[in-house]
Amino acid sequence: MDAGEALHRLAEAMAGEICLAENNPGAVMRRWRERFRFSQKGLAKHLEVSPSVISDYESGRRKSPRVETIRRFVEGLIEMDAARGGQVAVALEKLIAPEIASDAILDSREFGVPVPARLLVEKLECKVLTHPRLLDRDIYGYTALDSIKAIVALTPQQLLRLYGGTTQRAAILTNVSSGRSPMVAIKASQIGTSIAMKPAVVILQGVKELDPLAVTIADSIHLPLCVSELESAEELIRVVRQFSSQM
Amino acid sequence: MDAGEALHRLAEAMAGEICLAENNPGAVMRRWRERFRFSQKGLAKHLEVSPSVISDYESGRRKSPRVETIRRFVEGLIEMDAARGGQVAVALEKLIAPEIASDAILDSREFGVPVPARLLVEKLECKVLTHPRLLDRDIYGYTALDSIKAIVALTPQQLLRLYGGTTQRAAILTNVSSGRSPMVAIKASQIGTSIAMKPAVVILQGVKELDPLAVTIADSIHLPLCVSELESAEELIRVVRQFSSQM
DNA sequence: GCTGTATGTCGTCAGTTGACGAAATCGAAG
DNA sequence: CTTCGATTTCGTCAACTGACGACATACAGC
Repeated sequence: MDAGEALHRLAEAMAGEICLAENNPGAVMRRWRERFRFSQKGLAKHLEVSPSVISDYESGRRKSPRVETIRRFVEGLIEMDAARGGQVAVALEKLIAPEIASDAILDSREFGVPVPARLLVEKLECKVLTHPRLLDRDIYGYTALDSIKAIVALTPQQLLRLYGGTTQRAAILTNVSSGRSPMVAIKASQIGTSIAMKPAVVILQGVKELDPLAVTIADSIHLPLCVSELESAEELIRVVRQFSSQM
Repeated sequence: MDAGEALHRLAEAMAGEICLAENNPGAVMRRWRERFRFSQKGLAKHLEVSPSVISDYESGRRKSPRVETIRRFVEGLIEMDAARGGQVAVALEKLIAPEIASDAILDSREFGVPVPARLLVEKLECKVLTHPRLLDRDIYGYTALDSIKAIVALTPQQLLRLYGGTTQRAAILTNVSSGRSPMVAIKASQIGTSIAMKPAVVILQGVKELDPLAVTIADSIHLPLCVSELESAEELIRVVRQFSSQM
């Protein structure tokens, strides 16, 4: 499950590199095949095509393969590697950074100008639970996440990077149940860093029953915690987009 | 330049996701266009095609677009965004993790079984400069980097992750001039972490004039430092591959 | 209701890719 | 030098994409 996620990201990184290759996807395809140390023949057999097909791609006779082709090529390499123990993929996974599962990101934008956090908070019809005075600070953008998808799809490290990497921005979390786990993650991301890396404000949406611990944590790390009263995530996104367009 | 690097990685992440989409690249293309908040019409104008073309892709009439198409699509979005200030791309760059410039990776593999580091070191005809006794420890794989490409193409953070993230593995660095900067990077990656995250052994190749500081650092962090006497990076790769096949 | 604007649907045709297999080439091991 | 495997080159044809434009929907605001 988790291993599958990492492999999937490796596959995406490979495919992305092939697609964006200057004007020669074939050269990049070749590099990957050789890195996995398979012969054209071996790969061709696995893909159930003739070896000349692989050669035609790599030599550039087909200047612009279809994504279906790229996909089979990339997955073929990973499958064959897995069949012999996954020695190459496992080693590469460590080097290809995990991309954050992009479908957990609902919206994300820079304003371009500093905006008092209070404006956004009011626009989203929020109740402010902690540190209201800190809402006078400026923010420069926002990141809206589907917190369910984020929790399911992301590794703990990614979660930390996500929550901790958004200084001077608003973190907007939808589909929140109790608000506990996001606050724990943010708190955890502070450990070991001298400078506080945390969002300027956290806005929760869809809260059913707020966990008191979430409030306690927010209070202790001097983080304004707000709960939006907007009903749906969709509506929230609509409003925040409208807001950012006016900036 | 550096901003361009980040944008390029964002583009690769987008392209990779589109390519690997279950069986519907169009749906992912749409998600990205909407995330950038452009209309089909606006994007079509920028790409100098008719709007129906965009619709045909997104609706899936073209089940498997060519990489050329994906590339223009992705780069078009990023260009248009840049023209209005780059508000979306800048925000997304922070969330899409940097992929390590993959052409800096020469080779990387897991053995599958523990192997005493000494075996590898001997196979590569190395002089051992520090902590020879630690070569009795087992390693589980190796990562070979072109250190010039790595330094040029990678961000400091990536470098740290690369050197620091390879515990219980051998780090093989080719095209080394003095050996100083890699050792500095490894030393730096230790700061702030309680557990020592470092390669089990560092093997340098192509050293012209070894910097004494490199030896001092290796000595101080209890890291076996070796210099291979193999002439070329290519030969080294060949030997290490042969070695790993026998494991 | 009316009027845009944004998007979806579809027939069409030129141009490319997907794939094969046969023949040529290259390289390392005998 | 011979042999064997891996790779390259190339002609061919079916299948598909690239792109257009005309037309149909859908949905906002007046």
